[in-house]
Amino acid sequence: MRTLTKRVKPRWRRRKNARPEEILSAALEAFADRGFAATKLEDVARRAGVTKGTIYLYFDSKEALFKALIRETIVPVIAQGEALARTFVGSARDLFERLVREYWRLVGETSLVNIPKLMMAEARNFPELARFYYEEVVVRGHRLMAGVIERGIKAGEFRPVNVMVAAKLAMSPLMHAVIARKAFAACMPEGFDVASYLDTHIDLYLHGISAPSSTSARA
Amino acid sequence: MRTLTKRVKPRWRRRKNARPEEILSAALEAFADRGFAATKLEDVARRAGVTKGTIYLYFDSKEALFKALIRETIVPVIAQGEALARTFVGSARDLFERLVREYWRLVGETSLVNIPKLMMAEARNFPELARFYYEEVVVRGHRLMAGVIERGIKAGEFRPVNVMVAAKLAMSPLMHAVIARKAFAACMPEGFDVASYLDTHIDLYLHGISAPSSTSARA
Amino acid sequence: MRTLTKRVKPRWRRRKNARPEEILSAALEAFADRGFAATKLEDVARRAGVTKGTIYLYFDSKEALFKALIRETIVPVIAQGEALARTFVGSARDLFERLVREYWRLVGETSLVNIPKLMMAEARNFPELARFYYEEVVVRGHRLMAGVIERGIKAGEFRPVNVMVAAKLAMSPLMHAVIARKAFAACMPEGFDVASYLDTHIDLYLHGISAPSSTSARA
Amino acid sequence: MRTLTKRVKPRWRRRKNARPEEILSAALEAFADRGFAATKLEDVARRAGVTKGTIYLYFDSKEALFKALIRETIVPVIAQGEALARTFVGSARDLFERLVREYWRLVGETSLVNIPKLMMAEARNFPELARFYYEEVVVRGHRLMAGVIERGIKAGEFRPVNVMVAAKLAMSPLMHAVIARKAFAACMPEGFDVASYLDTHIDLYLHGISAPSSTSARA
DNA sequence: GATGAATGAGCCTTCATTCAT
DNA sequence: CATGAATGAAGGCTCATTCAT
Repeated sequence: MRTLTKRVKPRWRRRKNARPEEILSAALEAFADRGFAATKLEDVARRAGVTKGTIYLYFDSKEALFKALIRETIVPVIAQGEALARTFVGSARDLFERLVREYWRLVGETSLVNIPKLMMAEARNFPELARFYYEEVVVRGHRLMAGVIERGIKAGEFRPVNVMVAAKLAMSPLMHAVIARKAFAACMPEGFDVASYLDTHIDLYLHGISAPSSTSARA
Repeated sequence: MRTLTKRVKPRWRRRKNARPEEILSAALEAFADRGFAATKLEDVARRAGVTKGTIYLYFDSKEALFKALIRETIVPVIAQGEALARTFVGSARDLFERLVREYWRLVGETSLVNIPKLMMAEARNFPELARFYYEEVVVRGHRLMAGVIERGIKAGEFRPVNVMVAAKLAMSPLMHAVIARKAFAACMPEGFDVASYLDTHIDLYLHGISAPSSTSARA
Repeated sequence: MRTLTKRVKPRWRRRKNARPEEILSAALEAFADRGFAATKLEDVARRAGVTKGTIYLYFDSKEALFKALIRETIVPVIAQGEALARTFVGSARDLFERLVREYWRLVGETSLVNIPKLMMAEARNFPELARFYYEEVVVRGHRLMAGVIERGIKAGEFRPVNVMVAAKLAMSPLMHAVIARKAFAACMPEGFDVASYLDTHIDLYLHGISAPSSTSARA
Repeated sequence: MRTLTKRVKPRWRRRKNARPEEILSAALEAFADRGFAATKLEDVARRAGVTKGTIYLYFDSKEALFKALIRETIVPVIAQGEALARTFVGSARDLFERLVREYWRLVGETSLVNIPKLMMAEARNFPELARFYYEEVVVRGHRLMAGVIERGIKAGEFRPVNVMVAAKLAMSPLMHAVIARKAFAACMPEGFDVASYLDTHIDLYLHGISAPSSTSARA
């Protein structure tokens, strides 16, 4: 193949518009694998198919790259969840299930899965970024879930509980699974049975929060 | 020499005084704050009140220090939990509550709290250590909790559920709280309301898993 | 093509437009400000209103640009001084004054003022260039001034002195003023009183070199 | 020699007290040779007989090293000149000659000779340092010389002149010689005839400034 | 001819590790 | 035992240079 052209492997191809995304994506993988400090920009560059210098055309520093990564990749997911809750028609219990599964679909099964782990690990090294993430992701996520629970309580579906705490408890198994599954992937040859995990969480949680009179969760 | 003891090659050379423990303790703080790669041995040394060189009298390398830290500090906690479960007399529900609260007391409120976070963050960089931790801490912890749940099911207290998954779900809110609380401490001026969190988890979880006929959890 | 001209390999490729001159001019400013090594071609390009790549259309390298700069810009000044001396009619004393003032007008008050400073600073890094500059500028300049002094001695205007040394001493206050004024411009809010400096130099020097019988310099 | 010891070339020798001076001295040579930006710390280190890392035990950065170099090495010379002038007994003319020769002995013939050249070249890159140097070296130097001239005028030895300007003119041939001699050393196989240069400067200058009635300078 | 995205060698700087004291 | 001066490999970042457009 390529018999008519002598030229092979041009040193580079002009990709100005696509570059930042490619680099961010590579950075996400690399940082998630090794953490911020242990990641070499050389690694990021290689994964992105460019050289070290190119990264500096788009980001001021390793730190700036990290910050851009967090800021630009995760917020949209929250917004999507909020939109879903706003437009959802149905019981709180169904919305709860929907949100849980959606979170897994959008975060747990995409490369975004790495962001929470990364943020937890590096929060102390990037205080302002941690604050941003906490406000724009964590708190918004909890508020979103709290809204659902409140809806359920008002509708008589759910028992009265401390809604913010209950919201955290609804999310924390997801968060933790996301993190642990990545961290210990190599230690679980059997894999992580996501389906059972989600099903059981939804089942136990809805059973736990349902008002006594309410029909049993998951018919 | 050393004719009477079978122990050879201790993980670190013991001295009469407490140096190694002081260093491990300092290392735990430092690593937890910044992560493994971003922590300077100088920091560890300063926190321990010694100089960099001294660390090398007791540990072969930064990596060895990290490994010793994980290995030496966390396993005893699991053993303690196992002992508690073995000797506990009472309902599965009470044992569940007891274990949850004990975990928080022994891990969540001591400096051990940092180990899980640290291990999650560094698992990919220390595969053998991750395997050790996963087997000796994670799996044992899950098995411990699974035993409790099985006990409850057998006793008719709990609904029949996938016990290993249910065990993970019992622990994950604790794990996540431990990690997130540390990571975002600076972002939560109001603090983290541990009491509500634990109470609500226990309440929801026991409600969720209790067999229909069983009396409601927490009178 | 090019059959009628013997010249091959011009120092830089000429175009109809003024690009090369603009670049040289920008380079002079930039190099003078920060020195050769500390100057970025990006700076030169910006000052010249082009992009980095364009510079390479006219100059082979940063070094070639620097060399062209020195070679192209300073030699003409010397030639002008030599011409002046050749055609001057009048006393050696008047010619001396004329040359001093002319040097200041042509070098001290134009952007050429930067060349000597630059050359001094970079001589060790560009030995061949230094040799060229030394021969074509320094030595020629000294010879020019030495001729004037010799003329004065022969005419009985000046005392017999070591003419080459005296020539250096005639120039050195000018050279030094040119360099120091640039370097410490920001430190002299009062400015540098050129008029007094030149007047006093001429006065002292002519007083110093005049033959005893000669009428006092500067009536 | 050294037949009884197997050990050769210890990796290093503890020199804490001597190190900073050794490094400064090496830095002076290196910077003087190539300028600040073109000098590699590796060079400085090699000249000082240490490795790159060692420099950072004593200086925060390349820039800090440069600043320390200027600040710590040149000021004492000025102070020495001032002391000389204060205690000198004799004519202004003799003091002038003494100061000129002393300057050459202390600066022109030691490694300090490089400082003025270096400072001129880098002044624009280190504005605060340039200010410091200008105030503490240049201005103080001029004031010192101005005092001598004033003394001569008051004593009737010298003609009335603008003393500050005359002071600059007294120094500038020295400054320039110091700089040019270094820069063009390789271009002057014949060398630079310091003796003639100084003698002639003193002769011309004193002739130039002497009051008419005063006996001719340099019998 | 001009552009500017991309390259990659090179340098400053850091820090785990060593070892003379 | 403990120290801390010194090391040197490694990595972030810069910038002269190239070349597809």
